[in-house]
Amino acid sequence: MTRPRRYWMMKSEPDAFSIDDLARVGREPWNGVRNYQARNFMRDGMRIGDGVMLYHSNCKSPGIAGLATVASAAYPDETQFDPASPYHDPKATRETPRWFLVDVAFERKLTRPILLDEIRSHADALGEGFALTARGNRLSVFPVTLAQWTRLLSLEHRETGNRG
DNA sequence: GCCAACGTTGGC
DNA sequence: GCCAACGTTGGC
Repeated sequence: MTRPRRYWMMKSEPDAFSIDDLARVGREPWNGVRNYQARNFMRDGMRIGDGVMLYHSNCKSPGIAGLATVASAAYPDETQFDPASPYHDPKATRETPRWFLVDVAFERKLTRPILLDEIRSHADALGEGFALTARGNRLSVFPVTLAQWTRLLSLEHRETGNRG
């Protein structure tokens, strides 16, 4: 059975892994997510072909940098089993893995980043529940509605000093 | 580097 | 199950 395409936001620190890195490698296992809610979105919510906005966080100009697609079903994050990895989880076993990920495939870099400032200025249109601009939000993976996806992308080709 | 916000852990 | 301590996130 198929279901309609869904849309997601995934954050990454560009110093660690940026849209340019994804462009270079083409496809990447989205490892290192160690938050249960984010894990559940990947494990239970995502399907191959879903749309992904890649958001650059914890950097000089935070914002949406590019688009990707979900390229695999969820499977255990290998780094949880690796004692040498910073993502190692001593409580995870191969029999009962704790952390799951999906592969993410590069689609395109935006012609310009959609900056957090702009996203905030459109908070009304995006809705109060929009996780990215919700107060104190730290989730690194969360759903985006089709309406939010469309509105966000419409900002790509708009003047930054906008007038509504 | 600061610090507010938040999730997780662990003692009880 | 409570909650204080702690670690992390992420904008600034």
